[in-house]
Amino acid sequence: MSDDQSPEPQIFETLQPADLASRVADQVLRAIGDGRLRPGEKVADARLARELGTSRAPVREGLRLLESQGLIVSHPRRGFFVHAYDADELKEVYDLRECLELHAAEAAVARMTKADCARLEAQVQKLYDLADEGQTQEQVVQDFAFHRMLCELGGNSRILRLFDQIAAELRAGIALVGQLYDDPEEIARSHDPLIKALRARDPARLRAELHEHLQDAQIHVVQLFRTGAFDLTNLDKLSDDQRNRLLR
Amino acid sequence: MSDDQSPEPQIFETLQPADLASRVADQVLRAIGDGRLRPGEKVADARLARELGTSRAPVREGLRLLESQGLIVSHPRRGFFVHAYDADELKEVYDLRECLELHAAEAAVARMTKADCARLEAQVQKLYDLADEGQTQEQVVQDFAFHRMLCELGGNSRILRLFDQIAAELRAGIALVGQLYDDPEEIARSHDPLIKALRARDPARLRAELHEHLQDAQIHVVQLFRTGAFDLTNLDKLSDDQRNRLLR
DNA sequence: TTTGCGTCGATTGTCGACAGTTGAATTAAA
DNA sequence: TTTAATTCAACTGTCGACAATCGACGCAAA
Repeated sequence: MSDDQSPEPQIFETLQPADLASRVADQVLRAIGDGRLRPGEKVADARLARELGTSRAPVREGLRLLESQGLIVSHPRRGFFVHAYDADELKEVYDLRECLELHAAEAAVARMTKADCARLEAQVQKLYDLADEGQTQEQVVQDFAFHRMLCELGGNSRILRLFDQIAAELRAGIALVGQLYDDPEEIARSHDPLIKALRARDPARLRAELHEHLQDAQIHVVQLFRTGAFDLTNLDKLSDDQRNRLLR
Repeated sequence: MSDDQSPEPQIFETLQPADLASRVADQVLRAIGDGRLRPGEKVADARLARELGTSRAPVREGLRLLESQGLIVSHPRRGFFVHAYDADELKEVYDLRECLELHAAEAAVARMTKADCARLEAQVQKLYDLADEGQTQEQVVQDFAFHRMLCELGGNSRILRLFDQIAAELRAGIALVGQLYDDPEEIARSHDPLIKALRARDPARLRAELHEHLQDAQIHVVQLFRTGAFDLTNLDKLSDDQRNRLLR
């Protein structure tokens, strides 16, 4: 029994023999994330296969991967579609996100090192800098990154994965309206109470502050959504060429 | 604009034009749930297709559906496998479950009606009855059902769906060792504090009690797992009747 | 006995094909 | 002008096929 020796250090990373299916999923994810594919839009596997230069089988498998994540919906005999939220659903997703993030953050307080805390502070500083520079689009990205760090420090990889999934879903809508936030500096500032609670290593306080922080975001976004900024489902309100770009 | 009248009552359920892929996913899910497919076991799509009498395409699509839920793992060029937990991962899943359930339960306290509360109490009574009758297997099922009711009353369908997914994952291991619990009545009894907190409609108290309740379960299960009761990959180590009870 | 190298059957990833549907355009009827 | 049939191209779900790959086996060399 000489096989539980030292866990020999890895020299090379295991290289990823990525199959087409997951690469397709990746592409579609990206397309949804940056708005090339809009909520509710049809994703014809045949067409996608043509564009990607593959056969339909791996495309369909890739879409199935996204389907059980909720990003893609399939109506049998009708095809695949980018999932389109209504306001209630959006609220549920935000609620879920909050649930996960509060839990992770609480754990993070207990686990993080001084260095971790400093990284979080630096990230918030970045939000201020981007606000100064007027880079609102990038600020949204870095805002997400801050919250992702929190989840990561929580130490539950499963929760982190879910957060990433949700982030991808929300990005589909949010990134598009990055410029709709009126006051980027206010965004940055709203992270200060979180930092304070983190510094104090006070889980209950962090929980409370984060709850408020996320609640604000949810209300803001859901409200925007309700005003129709997001509502891509009733296309009649759009101009013709807008509609045409949306549907195929 | 006469089209937002009363939301005409549905008479027939929309019948499901189930495609093969999702039916395959269903079958595999069930097979994992009741132990016909064991953690770590290979799921060859060709073989599965042969058994189900279909071609490989829908089988592979179905497996992809389960893959992003974490139930199935695919190693490119090597095939699909039923995901096998190690103890750490199991702990993460339990942690996630707790996170979701605490959140849902808190919301449930605020939303539930008297009747809902009564249903929950009845469900716990069922646990007592099953303990008396020695129906430990069924007790595990009804135990899950109780916790699912909580999640359902929370009102977030997204969270409920996640709970169901996790339940399916855990059932793969847990249901099998139902009879390994030493004291079924103790199981039933452990739900009493929850009922009390629910009756009192005290979210904080419910949260605390539920936390403890789930923590106990987690510790119990993870411990069992560590002793090897779950490690179905090396069944050889178990006695014959243990094995038989496990694999039905 | 261990280590390394072909061989070979089984399995995987991907492809192209085909029948059955769908939804949009088109035509005919009211 | 509205409503109902008809037509048709495009797409979907599923299938069988094929080359590439894997891993188990056996055999030879150390």
